[in-house]
Amino acid sequence: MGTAYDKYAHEPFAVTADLAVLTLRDGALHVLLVERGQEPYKGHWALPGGFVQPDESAETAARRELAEETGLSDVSGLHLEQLRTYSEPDRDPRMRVVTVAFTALLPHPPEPHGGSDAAQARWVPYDTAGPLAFDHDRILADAHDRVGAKLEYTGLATAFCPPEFTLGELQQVYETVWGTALDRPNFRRKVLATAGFVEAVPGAARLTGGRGKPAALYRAGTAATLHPPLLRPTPEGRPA
Amino acid sequence: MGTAYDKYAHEPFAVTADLAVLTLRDGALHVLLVERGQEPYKGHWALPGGFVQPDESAETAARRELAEETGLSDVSGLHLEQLRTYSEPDRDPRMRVVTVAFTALLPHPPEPHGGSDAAQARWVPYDTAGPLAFDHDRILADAHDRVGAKLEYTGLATAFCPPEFTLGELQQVYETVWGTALDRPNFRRKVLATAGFVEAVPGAARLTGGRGKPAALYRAGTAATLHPPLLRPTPEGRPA
DNA sequence: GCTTTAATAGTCAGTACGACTATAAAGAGG
DNA sequence: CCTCTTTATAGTCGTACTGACTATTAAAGC
Repeated sequence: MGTAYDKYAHEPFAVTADLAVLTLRDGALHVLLVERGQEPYKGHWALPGGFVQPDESAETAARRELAEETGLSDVSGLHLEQLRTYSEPDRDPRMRVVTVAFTALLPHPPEPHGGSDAAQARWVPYDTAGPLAFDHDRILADAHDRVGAKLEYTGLATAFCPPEFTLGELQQVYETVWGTALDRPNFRRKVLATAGFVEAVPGAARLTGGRGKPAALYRAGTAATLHPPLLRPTPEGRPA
Repeated sequence: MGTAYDKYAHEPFAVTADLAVLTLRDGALHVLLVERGQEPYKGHWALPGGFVQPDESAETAARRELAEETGLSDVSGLHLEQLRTYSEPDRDPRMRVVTVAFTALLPHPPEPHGGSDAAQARWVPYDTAGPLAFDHDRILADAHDRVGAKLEYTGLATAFCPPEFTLGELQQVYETVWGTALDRPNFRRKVLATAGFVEAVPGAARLTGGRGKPAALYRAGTAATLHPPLLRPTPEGRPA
């Protein structure tokens, strides 16, 4: 709104909130998809989402959708972040729909459930997720890019982990999202050297159950950004 | 759009594109503001922007607005980037308006101009820019945060510079946006050590005119991200 | 010419990093 | 119960990067 704000008439738009809900299952990145029950794209898979209601912000609508689609009772602690808005005039064949896309990160994926509607919802490995309805392939790819980038300079990786986790689990998050293997001792050293990234759980609590030496437990730290950042190994045309 | 997409009726929204147009003038960060000519917030300053038209994406509308508001004939090479979308139900007292906010960076600020409408447009120092109409204070602050953060790990700073620039000018960008002084030899060393950030202009071209030793000229490089990044000195609770 | 100003070169010690090697503590299988 | 396998954790070493400096160069302004 500015000068032109008052100049042109405005056309009504429909506004939706779409979600790229990501999680780790069996060491692979998965995304929550729903099967569309109606035209257009009937029978195709799509990102969950829905219309923003008159009394809601897009964020509120996204959190409501997240609760509905995952079937989780408490969705308040989950990481939900606005990704970007997609507004190409022809992105929905029916009418003018602008969608505000969000990225949500889940620690434990709830089992596939019926969903709140007739359409079924399902966890799908990220690599086999396309092609999706509308421009959802692009939204999903953007979400993946964003998450991968934010792992470098924020503590976002802990959003994929339960409240208490081992450094091995944290490393798995990086390896899975980036698709690269990391050296374990070096990863450990960098994480512990970064102030505010993780903090040790006071009692000498240790997670056992698996094989090998039990690992120490950590909690997410309070730092918003990582200093120094945890850069991925040679992302693009990096020298050496 | 997903399951709930077809479940609820949708309410019509108005969609606008608002712009935080930033530039450097006299070593200070400035933002382009317009004075509102009508209610609500008549007489208040606001970010330029306007309704997205039926055949436009938000990006297209933003670029159109940018051309209109700055009066620049060629706005195609300028940096324009989606910031985020603001959709609180009560953010506009008249009706339900969702705005897609953009950040634009200008090298040479064009002089204040009449603007395309009755309202006047003006460059205002960032520090004295508030309070603005609607939620524009928040949008502007978010834009500043985003630009400051992106200076660290992208070559965005060159968007504030003319096609050919000196390292001194580039350093000014960092110092102005971050509000901190940087050591000149160290800045120079880091910039030149970062592959793809800047490239020297072939001919031993040098910019003179000011005082002191003439500086070598550089052009923006091709790297999308900076490796290693150019971190700001002690941004928050950084150890040491 | 001498001073001022800004660009550029170089130094040095502390830190971070990648690539390894080594040790410790658990479970699995005989 | 002993050994192998698995995973966590500790430590080493040489290179690269960083921040804090000092030094030199080349122009403009008295």
